[in-house]
Amino acid sequence: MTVMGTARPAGRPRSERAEKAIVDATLDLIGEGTSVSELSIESVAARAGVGKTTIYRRWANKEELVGDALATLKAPLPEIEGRTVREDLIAYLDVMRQDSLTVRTRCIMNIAMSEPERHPRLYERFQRTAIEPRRAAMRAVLERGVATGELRPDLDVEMAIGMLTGTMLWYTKGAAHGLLPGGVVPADLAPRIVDEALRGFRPS
Amino acid sequence: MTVMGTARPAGRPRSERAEKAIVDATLDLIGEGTSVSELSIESVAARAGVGKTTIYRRWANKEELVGDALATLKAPLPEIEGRTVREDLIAYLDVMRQDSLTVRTRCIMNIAMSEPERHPRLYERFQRTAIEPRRAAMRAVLERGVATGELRPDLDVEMAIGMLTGTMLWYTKGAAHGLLPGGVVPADLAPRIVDEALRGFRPS
DNA sequence: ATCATACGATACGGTTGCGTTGCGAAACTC
DNA sequence: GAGTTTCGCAACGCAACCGTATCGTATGAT
Repeated sequence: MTVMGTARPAGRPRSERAEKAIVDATLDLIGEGTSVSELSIESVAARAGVGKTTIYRRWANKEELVGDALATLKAPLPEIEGRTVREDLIAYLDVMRQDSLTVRTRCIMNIAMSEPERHPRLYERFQRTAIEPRRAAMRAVLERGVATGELRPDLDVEMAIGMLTGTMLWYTKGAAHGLLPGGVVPADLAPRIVDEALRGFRPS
Repeated sequence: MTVMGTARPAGRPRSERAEKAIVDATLDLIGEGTSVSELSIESVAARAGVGKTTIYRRWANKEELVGDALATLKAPLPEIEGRTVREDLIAYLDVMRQDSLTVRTRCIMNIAMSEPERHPRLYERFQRTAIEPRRAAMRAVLERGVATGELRPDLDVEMAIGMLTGTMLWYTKGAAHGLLPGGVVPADLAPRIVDEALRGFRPS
């Protein structure tokens, strides 16, 4: 008899190795610039060294596979709790900058962000698991700054988030495609953005 | 004999009506959310009420067709030359906000901006004809402000552009997909962004 | 009238990917 | 060992779309 209360179903158990290979292959292909619509189950199977059957046994369609794959990238969300608001904001923005340096992260971001109308549930899910936590963390830092008097009491926190994040995104997006003078995101971009923004965020 | 120096080639001339119908159909389909990779010549032909031959006679491939189609949307770039820097910036940002309200413009922007790695020439072309002129206009306003003393002499103009534009894009992108509290871009967003940003741009 | 070209329509062979099925081997329970 | 399920693999019929070719017709110049 089985020790576990929930009896393991008879037969050969599903291979965790195969499952991981499938998810990895999916992320790899997306990371190489394949859009969701271009991504084919066959290419995933080939890349993963797996039969199509093994994929269809676990996921009903492409969208669910991609959804699960992207969900495994739960933002590590570095535990930042520095001293000043400035330092914390710089730390968060610099995570974005570093992320933008890896092609894989950039492509995945691109996919997850750029096709919301075509894959609304996918977009929503990624937003919830990856974006919103980071936004909340930044919001907490800003609200703490307002509470301590480091920032203006009437600061529009949501807009402040938008200014910081939007500016960094503008740069990373532009630099990735040769719009910036140097063609690369400057290493000191995070502190520059934060310092420029804080100039208006501080009490007058 | 022909009056014109450049003799018109013999035979039936190409139909301008067909050409316009093809370009319109292309823009319509893209505006409805079809990505460039998903867009098929056959669907364009069907939508335009035109034979595939008529398309292939003018464009060698999909990319050139899309390129020409997008190029017909040469940004009108409103002639703004208000009085204060604040008013001019608000006017420019509000153009962005209004653009984001139409589904068609939003989809086209999405396509043109989101697939640079897959269609680099397309992206570069759209960037040159549509984005860069607007950026230059905003840069001129900011530099004028620096010259008149309305803005800080040491203002990083490029970053200022990034902050203004990036913040607006952040909002329009977020609002389009239900991330914002109200789900819509506030009508007074442009002045709010500009006022928040100018707080740091002005001389201290 | 004649000639040249473009027109829309239709069909073609070729490619890609879909989602399904059948196969023999492997893995695990009882 | 018997029974069950998953494995990778190959093949299937189906659909979409590619780019080309071939129709008969339409539209112009000479």
